[in-house]
Amino acid sequence: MLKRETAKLLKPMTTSDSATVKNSIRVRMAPSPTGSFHVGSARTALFNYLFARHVSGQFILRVEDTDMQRNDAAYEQVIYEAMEWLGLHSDENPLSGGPYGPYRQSERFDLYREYAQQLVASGAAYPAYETADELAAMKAEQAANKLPPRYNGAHRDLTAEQRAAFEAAGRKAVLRFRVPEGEIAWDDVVRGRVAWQSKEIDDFVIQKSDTTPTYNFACVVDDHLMQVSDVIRGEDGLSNTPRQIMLYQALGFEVPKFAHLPFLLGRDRSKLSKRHGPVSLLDFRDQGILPEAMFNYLSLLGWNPGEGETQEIFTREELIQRFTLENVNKAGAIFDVEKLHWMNTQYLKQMPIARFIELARPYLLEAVPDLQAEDAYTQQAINMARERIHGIADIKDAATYFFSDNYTVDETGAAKHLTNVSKPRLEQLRQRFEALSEWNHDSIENAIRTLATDLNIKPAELIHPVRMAVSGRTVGPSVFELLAVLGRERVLRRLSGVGGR
RNA sequence: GGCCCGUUCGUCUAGAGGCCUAGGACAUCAGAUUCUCAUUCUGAAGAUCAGGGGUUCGAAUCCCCUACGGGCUACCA
Repeated sequence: MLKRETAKLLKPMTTSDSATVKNSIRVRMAPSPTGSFHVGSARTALFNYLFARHVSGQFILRVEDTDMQRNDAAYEQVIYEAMEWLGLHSDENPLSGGPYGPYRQSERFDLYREYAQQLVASGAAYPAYETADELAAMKAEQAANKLPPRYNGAHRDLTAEQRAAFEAAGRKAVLRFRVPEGEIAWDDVVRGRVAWQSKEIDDFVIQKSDTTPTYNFACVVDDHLMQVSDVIRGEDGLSNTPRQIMLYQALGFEVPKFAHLPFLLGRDRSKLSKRHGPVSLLDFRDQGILPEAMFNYLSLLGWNPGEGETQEIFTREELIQRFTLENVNKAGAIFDVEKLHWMNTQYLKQMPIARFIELARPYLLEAVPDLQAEDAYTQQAINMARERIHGIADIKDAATYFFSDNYTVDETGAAKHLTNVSKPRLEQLRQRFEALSEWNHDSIENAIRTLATDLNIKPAELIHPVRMAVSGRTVGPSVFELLAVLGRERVLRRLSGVGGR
């Protein structure tokens, strides 16, 4: 209901109106460097990016590395590499900095301690001295009695003397948030109104015993300090939201807008994970998926332009122009590699040949060390070869024979097409090619068809052996075009070589 | 277990009470073109809108219940 009204209210907004909100919209992507960069994270980052660019706001990258156990500096690089590859440029981040830095949580510990102390001072938070064992025992007992596992609030109202006693005994305290009674509700931009009873939530930890913050706490402090206006994140953030809202309120911060994105799912409809196959963004790059194809594909998972639009291929600019949170779906979407591949080929086919060669170069270089990218021959050859590949990595196999005589030969195909019957015919064809005054598609076709007529055989009986002889394979471009592009010299040489096989 | 979120062709989705005999795309199948493969084009099949109850003259669309799926329930993020 509210969603609809919001959409209507936003519609009549003029350019000058949106210029007014400019700069006040700030969103952030906050990954933690604990491994590879998941496509699900990429999709979340993408929606943040699209939203920010659409409203001319700021897109921030913040690294959430508060878990000293699991973090690794090398993983932070993975984040940058992945974001860079997808073309998700952030306005503020740990590397280039910005007005609200630092952008790495491990460099902001003092800040969190300060705010945590503020909550203790106001009575909104308190130290709790239970040991891990005591907590475990408490949970076990609750489980035995079929009660929900929840902190029982034992240290909620310790006296100063009791606290001093624990301290004297050498116990370290965590800081727990004193959850107030009542209902917490918000209007989620993608889900509508979501409400929670605070009695469902126990007094959660905001500062660990080593004085570092927990996720929920650091997140709130940072989002506020970094002036984040719209929190766009995965739906696993849904159940954290009431905790965070209580924190915003206790701290006296303004509560941002929340938008919870549906998950990316695996084939079995559970949250997409390694079990489902490669899920790291960079894995797809390594498989030859183009960043623009991934960008396009991901944008359509859980979002669509609406209004009956049937277009599927969009440029980055079109996506930025059309993206709105109102059109984000609520239900999770299965990550379907088949469609990704289809989209990839769309981009592969229509991209400028120069760019294609640039992307293909690393694969080609393995077989063709002296590749000349600007060469007209190279461009023609690659252009022809790319017609039938599905991933850029396939180009090596599909194009090597254009440049080198040292290509792999399909032996099964050779046995079939290069026989004692066809070899003499190929020699005759070679002679006719040699005698041709012009070397082009039509003259070649004419020569082949004429010879076929003279020999009283079907053209196909020449065509297949020729392709085999000059490319080493049974499939590929039209033979006439293929020969024309390869050039007479190369063709004659390879036809001569056939006799020796 | 408790709480929260979700449910339209196999998959991604359109759908904002009558335009829905539910539209598009991927995948599938068939045909056309053809020297192969790929492309391209044409066509087919595929969803009683999770199920049940309401509200309404009329429901995929609004309400309720059920089922199923997912998430959260850490001194992880």
